[in-house]
Amino acid sequence: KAVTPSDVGKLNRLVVPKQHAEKHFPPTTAAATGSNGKGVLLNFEDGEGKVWRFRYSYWNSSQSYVLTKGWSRFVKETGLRAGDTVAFYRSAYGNDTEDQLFIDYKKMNKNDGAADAAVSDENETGHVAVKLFGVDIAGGMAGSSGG
Amino acid sequence: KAVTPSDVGKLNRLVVPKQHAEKHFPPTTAAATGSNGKGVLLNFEDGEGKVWRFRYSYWNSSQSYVLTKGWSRFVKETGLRAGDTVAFYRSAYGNDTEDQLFIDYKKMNKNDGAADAAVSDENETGHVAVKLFGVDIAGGMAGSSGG
DNA sequence: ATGGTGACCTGTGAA
DNA sequence: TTTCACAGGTCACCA
Repeated sequence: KAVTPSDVGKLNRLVVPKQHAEKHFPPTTAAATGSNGKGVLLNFEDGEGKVWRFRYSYWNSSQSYVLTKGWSRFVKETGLRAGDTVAFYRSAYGNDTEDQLFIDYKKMNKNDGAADAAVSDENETGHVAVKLFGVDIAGGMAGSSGG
Repeated sequence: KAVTPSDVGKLNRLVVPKQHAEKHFPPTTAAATGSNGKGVLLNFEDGEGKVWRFRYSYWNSSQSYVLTKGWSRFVKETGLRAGDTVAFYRSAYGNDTEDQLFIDYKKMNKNDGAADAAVSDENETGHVAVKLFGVDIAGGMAGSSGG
């Protein structure tokens, strides 16, 4: 997904496009999450092996799937800005709860004032190691072209 | 405590300074409250003999002790505003659960539009009758000078 | 639908 | 630098 200003702003949440959420993300129902409707905590590994934990839940009020807790930290530490892209992948070999999850991002803007992310001469990405899995579960959520 | 804008605003809660909460307030643990972590209901008597009941609990997420239910009513009826002070006292003659609790407040601002509180020529307070107990368990939480 | 309440979350400043 | 308190928020539930 190409992130919106709101996705990287003060709202501290990323809206996950509904169709992708319902196709590829773990369910957020009470039955699936174990009795409450508070969503689930998901661990995503980035290309550097760093694990990002986000709360993933459904907001009835806006009929939207969102990543909330943990997201603002991701934005800050990666220096993500509006127009940049994020993509999510999963290993897809077991059932949802056992799948390994991955996150990738690509910064479209140069001269970013990212917190501490390494900035290369090229457009910066969160690495594309996950592509080695050959899965494109989240296909369409973001461009998947590597560097 | 000198109350903050948030303490008297729409959040309907008072943050009890942690150090004082842990020293002088009843414990909020599951063992003490009887199995749930929903906090406890405490009755505080003011200088007029009026009893104010507040829910007192611990918020894990912010690592804070708070008074929630009942607090907004107290704010409304006393006309408490940011900068005013509230103080809590307890009789301290038995164990925590048997102690009698008191609340006192002092309004630092004149010309308040309090709901129905009597306004004197002096700074208004919630009376200082509790001082007759001679205890200052909450010493340091607020000035204890009477009017 | 709406407001009150409860639990959860985060940025920021200070220790 | 890291931790911590907390002021200022959010959303979900329930009556």
